[in-house]
Amino acid sequence: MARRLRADMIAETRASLIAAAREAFGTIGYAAASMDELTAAAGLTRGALYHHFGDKKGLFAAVLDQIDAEMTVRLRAVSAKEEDRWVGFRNESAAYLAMALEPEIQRIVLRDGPAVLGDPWNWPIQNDCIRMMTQGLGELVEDGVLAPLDPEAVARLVVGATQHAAQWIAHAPEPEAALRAATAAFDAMLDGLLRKKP
Amino acid sequence: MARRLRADMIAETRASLIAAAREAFGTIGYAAASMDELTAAAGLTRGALYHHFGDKKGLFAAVLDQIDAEMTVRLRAVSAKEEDRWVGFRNESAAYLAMALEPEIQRIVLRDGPAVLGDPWNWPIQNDCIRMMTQGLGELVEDGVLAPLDPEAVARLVVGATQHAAQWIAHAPEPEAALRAATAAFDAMLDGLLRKKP
DNA sequence: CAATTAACATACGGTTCGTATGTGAAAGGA
DNA sequence: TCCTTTCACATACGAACCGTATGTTAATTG
Repeated sequence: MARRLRADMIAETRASLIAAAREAFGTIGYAAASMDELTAAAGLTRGALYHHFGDKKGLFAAVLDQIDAEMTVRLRAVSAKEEDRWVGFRNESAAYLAMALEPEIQRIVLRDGPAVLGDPWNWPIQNDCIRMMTQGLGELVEDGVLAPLDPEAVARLVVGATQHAAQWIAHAPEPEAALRAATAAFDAMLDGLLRKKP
Repeated sequence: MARRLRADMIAETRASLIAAAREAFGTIGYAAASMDELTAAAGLTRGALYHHFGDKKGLFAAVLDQIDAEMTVRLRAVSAKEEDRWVGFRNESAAYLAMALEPEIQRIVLRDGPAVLGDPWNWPIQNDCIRMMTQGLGELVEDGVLAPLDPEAVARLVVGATQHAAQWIAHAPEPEAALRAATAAFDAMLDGLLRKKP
């Protein structure tokens, strides 16, 4: 019992720090976030931070890990709901685009992430999403729905196009119009992947 | 005469600072680059830096501006060489991919740029390339080669896919195989943009 | 030739990060 | 129950870096 309490306290402090960091990183950004203010907002000091996460980048990685896990869950829910794999893939891409429009994800995952943690293209994190998409694409290729292309290459291109388009949309003078235009163009590009062109 | 000499000296110091900064930013990155070491490497002090560029971000912006201008020139050379607009666009995209594979461009333009300067999607810089591509795509739509899509949306998607794929390729275990796979998938996606599917 | 401007150097303060050390409470055995 | 050990976290300290404020020297202008 007491053992559980001890472990719970630790988990709670970790969660508090991650929550405070997520708030700060998601709003003012990584560079402008002060560790003193961060920890004070969580009712702690920098000692707890360096004990649990090693350094500022370690805390950032923990935040990014949490966000990525949430994204994976959300994407999985979208693709699991659909029977047709091709439709499921399209829904998944649309969901990815919608998530990439969220300010917190833009700032932490898309903008600061690569600069702070280095090449995100070999993190275990961030690859959850891509691995899932790659797997789905591989099945579509095997089923003959898609042309015989490398699934991971397609996934990378789709994710890149989606991320970039999302940031354009978010900062466009008329976001709704930009979203419609991007979606139309995106659908056209996806059609190019099909084995039999409609 | 003396007036020319004076102006030349100023231009030379600016160029020295930009060159030293470009070297540092392109290798160790923006965050790890010390202004003291930067300016010392150029045979100057931080005083010159803050006089000419205001702050660290100002210097970074100057470096990025220089790189972007070079990229624009290189892209223009590629697209001007080709008569057929659709082929020209494909060559342009391939050239963009090739440039995005260069370490200096990856680090400064793709990785640190957005984190330091904020949303690059409204810089005058970086939009030189996109505006050029948008213009070419608009002509292709008018000519009926492409489906009636928003040219800028297509450009954003293409650039995003290219940038992301380039970073994947650069860090893949077998870059050459990844490049082939990405190129094949990219070509397929571009085919989806055509009015009459082949 | 004198006065002014401006390009750069020097000096300083404030902030922030990471580490090294200290402390108090929980965990586990006798 | 009590003592010892461990560890989660706080406190204290040093170093680096950025930006500004001030000084200096050389070129420009009337």
